[in-house]
Formats: sequence, C-alpha cells, structure tokens
Amino acid sequence: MINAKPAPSDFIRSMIAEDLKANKNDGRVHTRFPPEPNGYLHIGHAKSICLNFGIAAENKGGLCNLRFDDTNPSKEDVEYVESIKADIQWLGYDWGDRLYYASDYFEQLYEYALQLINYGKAYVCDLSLQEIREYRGTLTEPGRESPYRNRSVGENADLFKRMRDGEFPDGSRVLRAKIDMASPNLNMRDPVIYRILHTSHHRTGDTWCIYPMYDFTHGLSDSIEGITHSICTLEFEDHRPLYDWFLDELKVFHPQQIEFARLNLSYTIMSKRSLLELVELGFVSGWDDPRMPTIIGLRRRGFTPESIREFCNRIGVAKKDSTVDVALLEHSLREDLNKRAPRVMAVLRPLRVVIDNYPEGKTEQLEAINNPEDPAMGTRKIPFSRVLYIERDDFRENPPHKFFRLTPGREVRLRYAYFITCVGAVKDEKTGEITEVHCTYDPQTKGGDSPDGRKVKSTLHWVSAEHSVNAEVRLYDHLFTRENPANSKEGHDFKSFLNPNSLEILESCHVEPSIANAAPGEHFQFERLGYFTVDNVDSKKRGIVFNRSVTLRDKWVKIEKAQKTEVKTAKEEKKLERHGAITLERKKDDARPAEEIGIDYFSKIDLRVAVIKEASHIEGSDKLIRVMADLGEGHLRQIFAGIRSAYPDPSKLVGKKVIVVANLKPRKMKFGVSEGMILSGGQEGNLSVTTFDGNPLPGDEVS
RNA sequence: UGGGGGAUCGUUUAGUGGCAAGACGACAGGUUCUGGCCCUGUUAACCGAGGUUCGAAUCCUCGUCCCCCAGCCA
Repeated sequence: MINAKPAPSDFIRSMIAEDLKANKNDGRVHTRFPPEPNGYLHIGHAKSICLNFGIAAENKGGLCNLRFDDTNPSKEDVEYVESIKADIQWLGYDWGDRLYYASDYFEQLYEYALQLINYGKAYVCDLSLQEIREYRGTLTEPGRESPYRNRSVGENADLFKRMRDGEFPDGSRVLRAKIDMASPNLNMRDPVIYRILHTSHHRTGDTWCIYPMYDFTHGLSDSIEGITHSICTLEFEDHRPLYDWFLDELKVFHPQQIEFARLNLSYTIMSKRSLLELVELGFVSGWDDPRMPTIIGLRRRGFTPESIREFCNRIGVAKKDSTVDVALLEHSLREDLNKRAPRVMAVLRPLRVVIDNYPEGKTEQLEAINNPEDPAMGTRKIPFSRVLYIERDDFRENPPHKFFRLTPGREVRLRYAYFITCVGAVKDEKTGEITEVHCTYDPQTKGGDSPDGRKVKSTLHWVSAEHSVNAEVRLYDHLFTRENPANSKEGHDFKSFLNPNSLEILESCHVEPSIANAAPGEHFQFERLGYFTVDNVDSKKRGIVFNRSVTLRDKWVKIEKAQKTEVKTAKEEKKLERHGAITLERKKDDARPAEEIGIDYFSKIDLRVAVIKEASHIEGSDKLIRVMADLGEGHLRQIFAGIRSAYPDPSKLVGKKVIVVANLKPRKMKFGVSEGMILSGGQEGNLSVTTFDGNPLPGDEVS
C-alpha cells in the first residue's frame, strides 16, 4: 500500500475534505493525471502523479484516471505514451482499467461543439492566424470582434461540418467560442476551440482533420469521466473562467479545477522544451541520461520509487512559486537506500598496497556484515591477500591537519580485516606520483579488532587485487552550475550554465567479487563512498557499469574545503582590504566588530581566472579602465576597474590572465554595468593587477 | 499600463485572532570497525507602513516586490 505514512495535509486536501463534509459529488473523490504524450515524464510530473493518485488512494472509494491529453497530433507520439505508462507504474501507481485518451472523446466533443453553435455560442471564423492575433487586442486594450462573428447558426453548422469533411486547408478557418472580445482575461476573447490540421493522429489515424483545443477538450473530458477535482498547475488559473464557461454553457457535470505551484528543482531545468533540446543537441545521452530530472533518468541513476514518493510527500503542495533544494531529493534517496542497500567494498581510484609480512599466495575469507542497519541481511565472505587496492584519496605522504587516513608510519584498520601500518611508499621518479604503498599487518587484529584495545583513527575500504573484479563507474554531479539555470538574471541561455564536470567516467575500478554478477538496477552502498546502482543500459555490453546515485555525506570533504578557503581568504582578505573594494554588510543585530567578519562571508566569494580580451580608457573618467573579460562563460563580462593610474596604456592588459571576483552583484555605474571586480593590489604608485603565468583556463576557480 | 495569482528561517512547508512549529541545509558536539547511519545542541523567518484589538503572521487600509496571460501549444 502506497502512502503508509500519515497523509500530508495541504490546501487541496483540505478543500476536498470540506467537499466531502458537504457531501458534494455524493461523496465521490475522482481525480485524473492528464499528460500530453509529447515528452518524457520528469520529477515535476511525479509531484502531480503523487498528488492525484495519492488523493484517490487516501479517500474511500477514491479513483484516479490516467488520461492522455492527445489533441495535437503534430507533437505527439506513441513512444511517449508507452514511456509515460511505464514511468507511472514504476512509481507505484495503478490506474486500474481507467486508461483514457482525450481522442476517445473526439466524436462527442464534436457534438458538443455543434451544440455550442446551435446555442449561438460558437462561430466559424475565417480570419488568418495573424489577423486573429491582431483582433485579440493587447493586455491593456480590448480586442475587436471578428467580421465573421455574427454568421447564422445554419451557416456556422454547415461550415463546421465541411471543416470536418476536409474541404478546407490548414489554417483557413477555425471554430471559435463567442464570449467577449473586451474581456480583461485574454482567454475569454473568443478563444479558438477547433483548428484544421491535416495530420495523422497516433491513435485516430486520418479519421479527423480538425482537432479540438486544450481548453475545450480538457474540461469536457473531465466532465465525461465524472472527475470531481481537476488539479492542475498555476498557469491555468486564468483559464478557469473558460473551463467553467464551457461546462456551464453545455449544462454538463461540472468538475472543480484547482491549481497548485509546479515543482522547480535547484541546479536543473524542468521544461519539456529545454529537456528536449538537451537530448536533441546531444548534451546528454538521451531522455534516460542519469543526469536528467526525468523519471527514467532518475531511475537509471538509481533513485527508487519510494524515495521519489517520499520526496513528493515532503515538498508539500502550495500556490507559492518555489525552487526546492535538490539536496532534499538526495536526502530522500540516502534515507531509503541506507535502510535497504547492501554494503560492499569498491575501490574507484586504486592505489596498490603490498602487505610485506603477509605470506605470498595466501588467501583468507573474511566475514563482512551486509547491512549494519538491518541484521536480517546477514553476512558474506570477502577474500584477503597480500596485494590489495585502496583508494588513492586514503593515502597522503604529507597529511594535512585532521587527515586520519593512511600516511607513513601510521596504523589504520582495513575494514573487516587487519590493522596495517604504512612502512614505505614507492614513487614514480619522473612524475612524483606514488605508485605503491608498503605496509605490515598485525595478525592479532584479524577481523578488525585489536586484543590489546589499541585504537586507530580510521578504517579504510579495500579489495584484494587478485580477487577483485574490474568495473566502470560513472560519477555524476549537477547538470548545471547555477541554482536556477532557466531564469538567469542576466538573460543567458540555460545551456551556458551546463556543468562541464557533471559526468566523470572511471574505467579502472575494482569491486569485490560478490557483486560481479549483480543485476541491472541493483543498488549497493560502496562503503565510505556512496550509493551506486548497476546501469541498466550499458552493463550488458561492456562488463559491469555502476552509476553513482548519490554520495554519502562526507565530513572530510567539508574539512578539506574549509582548509582551502582558509588559506585563500587569508591571502585575499588583505588584498581586498587594501584596495578598499569590498565593504561587507553586517547584519543589524550582529554585535561583532567589523574587523572580525566571519569566514563564511569570504568563503562565498567566487574567484575566477579571466582572460582580458579588450581594455580601454573611458571618456570622462581619469580613474577607470573598461575591460571585457572572458571567464569561460560563453560571453564576455564588462568590468570597470579603477586602475588607470597604473596602466596608462590599457592595451598592455589584453591577453593577461587575471583574477576576477565573479559573484558580485552587477553594479550600475555611470558608464554601464560592471559585472565583477579585478583583483589588484599595491600601494599608491605601484598598483598592479594580479596576473597568472601558468596555464589556468578562463573560469577556473582560484583557491 | 489590463487581468489573474503569490509573499513566514538560507530552502521548503505548517500555523487562519492567543507560546511562530517541522523537514532539508549550515554549524558545533557525542557515538562509531563506514569521516556513513544514529543522537544532542546551535543557527535562523512573519515583504513594508499604518490601523482595529487586551492580544495580529492571521482581520482592515495603503504600498513594495515576484510569477503567469496577447499559440490555430498543453
């Protein structure tokens, strides 16, 4: 049973509860999920699915239909119909025998249209597309009535029948509702309800060459199916008067339309159009690319239906536009997989470890717990031998502060195996890269505990070199670098924020032998790394492939990051102060003196490498230089820098690599908008910008 | 400048005239054979200005800001 947890409460559910109390609709609750089969379902649709099917499930006798809104054959396809059905089922919902298509109602819809004509409430209009637009008026001016508005009922009926019979070409005529061309609601200015489209429909074939529009179709389909609550997204709010108008004029059963805010997720996009673009332009491998917010993409990535449903439960339903933090989605997955995923050991970036005092050729089978969260999942055996692999990240020749892992002279635990002590490291003389680490083990610590109560500061995962299985692992990160790529304030195209590091493929990973034959879709926790799922597309072809579904929360990366920014800020703080460039605003109640500004503020400063493409003096300013800088964003930024005194010939700056504070609020100046700040320092008289000699790329983060 | 909607911790959602609550995040600590899980604590909000009231996030007035609408798309 879905929704075992207490049902969430929201304004829609309260509304339905009120209706039930008033015995509206004879106590029936009947919803529907009405996708248009013109694309794949995404997490935003999941919200709607969970809402509609959820409400039906929560109410006694409640039902939810699946109805395809297939009124535009030029965009729709059976491929999408099938994928949508599969996705809903995978999410765990069941429409029973109530699978419908708006196209099932075409004949009845046609009759309704004829009825409207007979009531004098609809007319055939011969205006062109362009003319209809002109006659509609604007947001502030009323529209004008079509010269065809007052055709007789007989003529309208005749013309409409002939439209159906295919006598007229596409675009030559439409059927319009006769409402009010002066209505402040544009939707009520004689909306089109039928258009001519000589296009084959994926279900009705060539039976029809006229197709009904959404507004006409949707409400009447709801009515035909006896839907009590027709739940849709906010943008249809101003369509509600029209929804109501059709039902009232035709005097048929009148469902209630209720609108809620669609889901937006940080670091991704949700519009079908944009998603399609990513697929068609090849920025992703397909609708099922594990970085896509599509249901099929999330599924391939390793999300479970339970985690998605739980997520939908948590985000709530309201009318406020919102962007949910993707961290909440990730949290829901971790929470689910923590309970269910078996733990295994896998080494992604292998470093060879030789246990010098372990007998050559010997193998031991050590017992490991499958899931500490669920003892019922039992134990398994894993092979141990003299040569092992550990994670490269788990060894440091010169350990930073708070690094607890393996380092020369230090003893650590190999999970479920032995304590080992590092006695040496082999380096590639040319590159300086560590190629092998030598250790000794303490036979007394077999199983991972020391009889003398000795403690170690960390436990490492490992695999036996000889027994491990090679695997490919794909690491994913957010598809976009911006929280809200779709609506950038600067008006950039969402594609300019694609994250170049959203996919990293690791080909020489080693996993423990127990999962050599894991089935596609199986979930595991790779201890200390994250949750991984066997890829269901590429695994068969080329050996086993794992997708990283989500990382484990990781305190060490936070410590490491904090250490880096500490160094960075200590250096940069001075420069910024000297330049007098940044005044950090303190909160009202913040009692700290200004000189004790917290490190948090500085960790938010985004320093980027930029190449200066143009530099020129500005007429009317003896201090500023105007610079166009490339930060690798696909466009140049205009920056005004107060460095003219140091650069009488600004062209010297062209081609120089400099550091730019990239995340400052664009500042309007007399000469234009300044989109950043160039780091510079020095005393009066020897001021200069900070430049680079190495080979950093534009947009590289400076730390 | 017309119409329709919306503003509560960083994010999200409760609270509808009587103690501003939870979740995620962030931060700090405890525990630990996963720097995971778990536990504890800290941080942090009613868009603004008036008014009504013993008492306002909630009711009233006037503002401000944000979203949607000018497809023969849905």
